[in-house]
Amino acid sequence: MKIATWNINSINARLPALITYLDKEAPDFLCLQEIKCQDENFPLLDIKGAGYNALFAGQKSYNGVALLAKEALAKPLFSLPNAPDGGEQARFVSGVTQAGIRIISVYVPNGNPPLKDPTNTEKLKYKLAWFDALHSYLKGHADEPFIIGGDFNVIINDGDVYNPEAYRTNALMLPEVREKLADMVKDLQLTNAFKTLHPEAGNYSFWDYTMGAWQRNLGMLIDDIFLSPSLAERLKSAEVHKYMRGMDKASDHAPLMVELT
DNA sequence: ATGGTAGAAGGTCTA
Repeated sequence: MKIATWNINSINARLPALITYLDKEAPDFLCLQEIKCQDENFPLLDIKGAGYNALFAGQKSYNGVALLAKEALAKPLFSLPNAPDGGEQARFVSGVTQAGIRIISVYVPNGNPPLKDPTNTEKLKYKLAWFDALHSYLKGHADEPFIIGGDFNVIINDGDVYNPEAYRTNALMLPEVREKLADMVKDLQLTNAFKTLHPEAGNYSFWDYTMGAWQRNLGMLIDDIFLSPSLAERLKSAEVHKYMRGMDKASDHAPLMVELT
C-alpha cells in the first residue's frame, strides 16, 4: 500500500504533472495541499479519468486540500473540528479506507508574520491553536489506525534545513512550534515514516522558488507522513520524489511517498 | 533592507 503527500501549489497549474505522477507512481492514496482552487474549479473529471476518487476542501486563492484514492473513501470530513477559525481556511480533509484506516491530508498554517508587520504574531498564534485542534482531533481517534500526511510547516530537526541558524526565529522552527508537533507525536506515539527510515541530515522536500534554491540544494524537510501505533510495524519504505521538483513548471515541494506492507 | 519566483486574483497577498 502506497501513500504519498504533495504540496502541489495549485492543482490546476500542476494538472499535467499530477496526472503523470499518478500514472507513474500509482499511489493508493495521495494527500494534496495548496490546491488553490474553489470546489467548482477542482479538476475532478481529469482525476477520475486517471482512475482516482477525490475528497477535497477548496478555497479561493489560498490553501485548499484534497485526498485522492483509488478506492471510494467513507466518512468524509472536510474541516478540522474545533479549528481556531471555525474551519474557514481549507487545511484539512479526511476519509476512511475500506480496510478501516483513516487517511488525513493537512496543510498546517505557516505562521510567519506578514512582511509589513514583523511584530504581528497573530499567524503564529493561529498556527499553535491549529496544532492544538489537530492534536485533540487525533486524540479522539487514537483507538483507530490512521495515517496523516501533509505540509506540517515544521522543520523538526536542525539537520532538516540547509542553514538552521538562518531559520532560528522563523515560525517553521521556533521552539514552541516544534514542541507542539513533538508533544503530539509523543502523546499519540506516532511514527514519522520518512525520518524513521532516513534519519540522516540533508533530506529535503521543499526548495524555495527564489535564490536558485533548487539548483543550490537550499532545501528543507517540512512535508511528513505519520503513522498511528498499530501501523508502525508495517512501514516498508519511504522516499522523496525529488525528480518532481526538477521538472519544468514544478511545485516548490516534491512529493513524499511511503509504502506499507 | 529588500530581493529573488510563483500562483490566483484582478491590480496584492501568501508562501
